[in-house]
Amino acid sequence: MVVTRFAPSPTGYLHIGGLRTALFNWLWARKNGGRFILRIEDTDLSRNSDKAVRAILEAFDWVGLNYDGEVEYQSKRFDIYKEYIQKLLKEGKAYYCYMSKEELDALREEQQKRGERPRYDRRYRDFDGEPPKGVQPVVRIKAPLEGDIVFEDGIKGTVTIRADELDDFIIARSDGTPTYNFVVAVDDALMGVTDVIRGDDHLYNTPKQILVYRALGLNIPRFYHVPMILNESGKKLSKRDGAMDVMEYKRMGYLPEALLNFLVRLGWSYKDQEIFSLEEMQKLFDPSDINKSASAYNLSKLDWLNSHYIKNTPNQRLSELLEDFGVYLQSHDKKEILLDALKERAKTLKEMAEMAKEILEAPREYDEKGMKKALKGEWREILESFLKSLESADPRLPAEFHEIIKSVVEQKGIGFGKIGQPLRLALTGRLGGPDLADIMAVIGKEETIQRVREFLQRNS
RNA sequence: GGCCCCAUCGUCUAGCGGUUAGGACACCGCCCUUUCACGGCGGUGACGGGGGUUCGAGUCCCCCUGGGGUCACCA
Repeated sequence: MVVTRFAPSPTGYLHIGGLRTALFNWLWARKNGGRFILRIEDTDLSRNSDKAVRAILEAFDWVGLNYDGEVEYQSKRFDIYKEYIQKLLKEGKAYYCYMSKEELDALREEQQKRGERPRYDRRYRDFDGEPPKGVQPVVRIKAPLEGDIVFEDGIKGTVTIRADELDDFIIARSDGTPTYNFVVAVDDALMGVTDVIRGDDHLYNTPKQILVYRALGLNIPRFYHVPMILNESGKKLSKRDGAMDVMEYKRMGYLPEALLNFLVRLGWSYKDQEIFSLEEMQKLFDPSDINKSASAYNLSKLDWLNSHYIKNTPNQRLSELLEDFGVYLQSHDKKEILLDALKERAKTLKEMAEMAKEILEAPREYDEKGMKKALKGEWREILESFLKSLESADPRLPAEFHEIIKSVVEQKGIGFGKIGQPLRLALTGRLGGPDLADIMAVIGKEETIQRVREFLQRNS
């Protein structure tokens, strides 16, 4: 049984790096028919926020990642941690340290001045005298004094850390609350986690956690340390890069399947394949195929994926999604024509909504450059004769509107562009956009006539 | 700074001693077309540098350079 977990600390929104890590864990668990646990790492009571937890859950919900069982909160498990800390204390594998924060800071400063690596000097490791009065001690674990900590990382390979790089790190603060490296190991073991896939900024926590596993006699999971995601200029991702919040992608009009597809290909690949459904990802993903080097994201690839998924999304779902962007098509009788025309050329839902509005709403102004380009020669006569033909017919379908344009073209002996360009300006105010016949079918005969008349009037 | 990790087109990547170094995004050109897109075809473009090992290195080793991570009573 494979058990994975995603264990964010609730200090802000879920960002795309976190989402990718979650996705990797989720895929691996699902692929193996295992369990995927969501655990909130909130042992530092002063930094938690419910809002952050809700933001994470909201993002999970949006992209469709589900987790097994209830969300685990470490803040609710302090009794368990306390028990294990007592156990280590009793067995002499951990000890109370009465050094105050101030003393520690002073020591560190001194060490740094001497050009040494700042570290705790283990002064209370074998202390058996009278503890100083009025000091609430922390609990430190006894790290080995010599030798190496070695573990096999599924991505990085064999990782060796010399014991003298490790401190007797703190496992319980002076207020009694346990610290990260301790609770992570305890929880991963107690929850039966078999595979830990996480950012490689945790690589150095791993030997510390291994010390905890060993001291407690718990099973050590397999580790996969995933390289970071860099911003578009190859630098570390920071809040300044914008669009860090996963939900921001929803607001920008990206489909969750596009985002997931984009993220899964950051650091992982399968042959030359670019498009992966969730099912394909599950079938093909293996964390040991993840790259060793960091990868920078580029939005244009996301755009491409998004437009691909938009093209392949049923119109019903598109029209539902478009409502978030202020376009309501559910009861529009020509919505199929409109959606079919738009989904071919939109990169995002937001863009699609804007294009829809351009068609659905009469233009308030006409593109100047377009006017210069298109309003040449006989354009007025052409539009007038188009109006005449249109008024005497009763077109409903795009093909029928097309016939009318065609009749004018033939009657006048002109090219399609001679009528198409001015007509475009009259209908939508600009030169780009879907097929004219589609546009006219969507807005209907009367609205078409009205817009052309308005156009002629305003440009007389 | 100490310790550690990483290094193929601008970007994401394939490559696991012998390849004209492949694909994708982006970019450019052509075709399609009433326009803008889509689509099709084609093109520009990479093994960071230096030493080895080998008959033969993008692939293995070392050094340099560059990037990153980490050194908390944060997670």
